[in-house]
Amino acid sequence: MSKPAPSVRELIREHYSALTQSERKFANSLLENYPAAGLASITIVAANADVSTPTVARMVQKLGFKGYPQFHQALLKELEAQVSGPTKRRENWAAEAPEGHLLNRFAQAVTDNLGQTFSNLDYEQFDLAVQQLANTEGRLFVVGGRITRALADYAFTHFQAIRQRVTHMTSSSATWPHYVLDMEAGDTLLMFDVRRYETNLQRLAELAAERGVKIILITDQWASPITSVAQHTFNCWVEIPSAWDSNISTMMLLEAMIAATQEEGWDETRERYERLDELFDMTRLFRKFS
Amino acid sequence: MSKPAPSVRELIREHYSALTQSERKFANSLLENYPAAGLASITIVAANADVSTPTVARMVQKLGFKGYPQFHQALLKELEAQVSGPTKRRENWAAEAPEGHLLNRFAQAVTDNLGQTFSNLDYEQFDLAVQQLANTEGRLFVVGGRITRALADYAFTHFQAIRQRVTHMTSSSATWPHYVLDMEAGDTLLMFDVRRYETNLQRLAELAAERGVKIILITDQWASPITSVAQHTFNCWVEIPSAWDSNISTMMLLEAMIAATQEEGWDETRERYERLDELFDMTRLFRKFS
DNA sequence: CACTCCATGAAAACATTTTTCCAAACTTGG
DNA sequence: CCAAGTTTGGAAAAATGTTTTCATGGAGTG
Repeated sequence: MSKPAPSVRELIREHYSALTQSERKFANSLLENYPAAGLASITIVAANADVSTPTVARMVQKLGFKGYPQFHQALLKELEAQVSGPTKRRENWAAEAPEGHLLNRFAQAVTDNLGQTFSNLDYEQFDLAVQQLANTEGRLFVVGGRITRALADYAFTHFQAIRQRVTHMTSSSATWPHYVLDMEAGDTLLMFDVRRYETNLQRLAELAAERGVKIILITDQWASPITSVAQHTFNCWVEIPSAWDSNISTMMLLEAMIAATQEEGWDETRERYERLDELFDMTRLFRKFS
Repeated sequence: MSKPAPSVRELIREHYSALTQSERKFANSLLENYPAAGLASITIVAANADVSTPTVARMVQKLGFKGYPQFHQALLKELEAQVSGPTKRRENWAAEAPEGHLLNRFAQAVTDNLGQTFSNLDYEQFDLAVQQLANTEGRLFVVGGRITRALADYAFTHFQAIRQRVTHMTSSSATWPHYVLDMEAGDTLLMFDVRRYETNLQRLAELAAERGVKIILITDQWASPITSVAQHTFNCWVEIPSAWDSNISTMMLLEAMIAATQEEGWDETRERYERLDELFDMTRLFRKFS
């Protein structure tokens, strides 16, 4: 062979945009359980993905196979090569990137960080913090530092969809005193502070704490000094082989909190989501006619 | 099941003495290339082992299967279980949270997404995209949608530290035409577009593409329509049990790109980092601490 | 040497899978 | 709101796979 014969995975990726909805349904089902989900008969495989047999048949032809048997055979060859190949049992992840490629090193570091973060997470504190975030009696303020501003922004966008009375404190610290002036006991302040810790944020935290605001702090494994005035502190592991720190575990914790908060007050939230959707649809309509 | 269902390997070992010569021939062929050599049709499998189909049929019955299809299915189940093995490593995580706690469900979904994203990543395209991002001959524009704005912001913050001539196009699409006016062939546009895909972004992409700008698109598994005009497209798996989509895998891909870009031009970057550090120290806005 | 036993595969009978065709359901653009 | 174009799955037709039957021939035995 002159060409190294692309894997079925690659073929799917390559043709994904040309696939129809049902075909993608099958493609996803296959990728989720690869390659086992493609090694049974077309009937079974189709039933597992909850699509019809013709759909699968059409799709494998789009991928360039003459028919399902050829597709089946290609998967089998891959499996064979994988098992008997020089690399005995490669990790499922990043299987295609060469050994030592940055992607592999990066993936390793990230998985470690996520694992560390999770196993150091106190789920009771998590639940308490979520209750606090879901409590709409007080207002919710969100703020981040130089790097974590983006996370604060992300948090704001989502919390705004979930609940009312959310404020994103811009990272320009000059305006913070105005916000503090508004804060009352019972309000919540969600803060992000990773190294290098910012004195501004600490001052802000102290002022807010004095006013009886409950502070939820998301920081790194070395813990920002804000810990001392925060109600709930969560540490995220952030080290990667790089000059800067990774915020993936931070992001994960944040998303988990958003998901939990949403679940906490689902009835209220659902209504907000539906209204929001309608509004977006309306703006789309405007655009259509312009 | 009360019985742990013995593997086909075990069954062969157990019944080996009862097998005839030709049957052993097939058994050995299977064990040599396990389980792939047993996952094709009985005809092919028999031909590969250089025995007749009835031999194989008789043998699988001796092993206790009703027929070849049942044998095939058993092998498939084993394969499936084997593959989902490594994912189970997550069980070490969040061991303290109760079964079914949101944290556990969330962790599962996130790990799946990261795994999917990684294994569908084309590392050659990744390397090419990184080269493009590290190329300071042209300018680098960054833009995101309603939700991904935060990611674009994060990207901007980091790329600004790494290289010169980086622009964050604010999410207010009214100002985009001004940016497009400035774009030239050789410039790079890093776009984030996850569902629901935004028509504004698509228009922007089309305009930029017309001007010869290279577009790097980070999207979800269903692929934004921008794909068609983008130089490099990367798909991130984003589904979580929730009303919204997770952007952790998106963030991971982004960070990986940042890390790789930084490595690409490290000499230049290091100097920038040092100068940046000095500047922060001078403003005393940030307290130095490791 | 003749007889029996039984492993073996060719081929027929049977079962299932795969493909093709078509009509219904859905989308999209005017 | 309609019409043209897609997408989708049901069902029949074609192809393939699986099982059974049975004839052959080799190994062991009296």
